[in-house]
Amino acid sequence: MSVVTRFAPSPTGFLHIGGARTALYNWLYARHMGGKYLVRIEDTDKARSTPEAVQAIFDGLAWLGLLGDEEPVYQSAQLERHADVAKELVAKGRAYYCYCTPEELQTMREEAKAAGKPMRYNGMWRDRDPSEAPKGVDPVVRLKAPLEGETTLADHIQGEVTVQNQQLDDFVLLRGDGTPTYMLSVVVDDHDMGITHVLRGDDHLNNAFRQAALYRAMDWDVPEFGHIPLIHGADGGKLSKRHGALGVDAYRDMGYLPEALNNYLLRLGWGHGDDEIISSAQAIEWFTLDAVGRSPSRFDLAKLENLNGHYIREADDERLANLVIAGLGDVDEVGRSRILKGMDGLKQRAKTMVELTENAAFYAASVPLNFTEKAQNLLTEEALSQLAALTAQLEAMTDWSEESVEQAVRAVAEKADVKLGKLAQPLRAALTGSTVSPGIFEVAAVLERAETLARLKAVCGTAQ
RNA sequence: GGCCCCUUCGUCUAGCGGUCAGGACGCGGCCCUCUCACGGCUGAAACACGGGUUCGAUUCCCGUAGGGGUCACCA
Repeated sequence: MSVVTRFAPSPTGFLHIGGARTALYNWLYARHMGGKYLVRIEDTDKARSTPEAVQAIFDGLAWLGLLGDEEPVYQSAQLERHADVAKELVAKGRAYYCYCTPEELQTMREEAKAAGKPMRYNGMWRDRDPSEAPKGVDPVVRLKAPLEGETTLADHIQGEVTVQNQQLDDFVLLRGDGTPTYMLSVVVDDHDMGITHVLRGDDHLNNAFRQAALYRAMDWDVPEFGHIPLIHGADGGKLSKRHGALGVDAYRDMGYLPEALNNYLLRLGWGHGDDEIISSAQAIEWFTLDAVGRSPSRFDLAKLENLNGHYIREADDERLANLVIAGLGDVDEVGRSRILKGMDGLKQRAKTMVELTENAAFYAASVPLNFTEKAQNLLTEEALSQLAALTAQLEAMTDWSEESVEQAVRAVAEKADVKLGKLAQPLRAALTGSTVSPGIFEVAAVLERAETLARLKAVCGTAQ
């Protein structure tokens, strides 16, 4: 039987970073096994799910390249089907109506807690005749869960996990208003969608046992499970806003490339020998569930950043230039072409797209430039007189290239008997407004003769 | 609290009875160098603790401690 996996987020406003990893693992596993990967939106909680939130999930998945292989399934569209399953179970005597009031349940819980016992529904309606039902109470449907024995699940990530059936109570399938609970919906949908492998966060590990009981009550095959340990914040606690960001959209805004985030997420909780930089194709070939770690991992922004720098360096210049130009806003034709031409030098020194965009801005600027304080400090009287000499030298040149500019600069430095750096730094300040930039001869070549001279004259002029 | 899961450098991890415990990020030093990066070399840095099993435990078993998850008519 061919593998079918699914990613089933509930729309809470954005694609959670942990959810993104779950989606990635589901996607990779399906690809590795030559199976299918589906997406289902768990939108049964109407209060919390909005069209915008659903769209945000799709945007995030699309950005990472993790949309499903088929049209997404909306859980809310299957409500009747879910309810029918519950009724079928009642008809078969495997589920029953429970007329307990919320108050009764509340005291039940309190008593259990006071007695130090597990807080479970006590099954008081399990075998009671419906004729005893009180009036005016809308009953819920509960599953007749096994009372004794134990359930063992061979989890693909956690290994064999066994739970005593006494721990599992008769959980609610259908609410008093006739709507299905999550527990019912997931099982029915996973079955109907033909899901063979349920890979999800290990916060669902306990649920898996309840769900297994439901599958059995319906005489359905229980799918394979794989529960992935959660991602924690840098301090080991629960991942929260304090650690930076929860939504993948925030990482996009901070200037991370999707391939970098995917690579980072892949390695967070999964390993393949000493490999760190792993392409998508390679990941598909290597990804197996038994290599997924069983302990929770911490999110480390520094490592993501390093990876991002790598992928920026690898990225296509035109793609990068377009992103930079979009980030800059108003850029004219000349600026655009300079940014594209200078991209190779630019991308060597940026860790995020935000940084790359900032560093590229000087190519799109025009005189007079804005100078950083350090750059301004470099433009001393002495430096300016040397720049003036350089300007004369450059003006006399007929051939303009990175090499010819370098020759000229070196010649001027030699003549003035100063080290190259002594002249190159002021030149950098004059051409870029900063003390940090790509190689300065490259910058001059990209800027071309007229703009280079204009920027040089602009600073020499201010000194006079 | 009950139940379940986890524990190798600060972080992500390799290891699957015998290794100088490896790699990556980050951090320090050196080199390269027109700045900053990149790159190269190099240094510091880990088997939570206590019992077993074994000729031998990071590795297998049991405890302890610590961390996490879960106990709804939420998903």
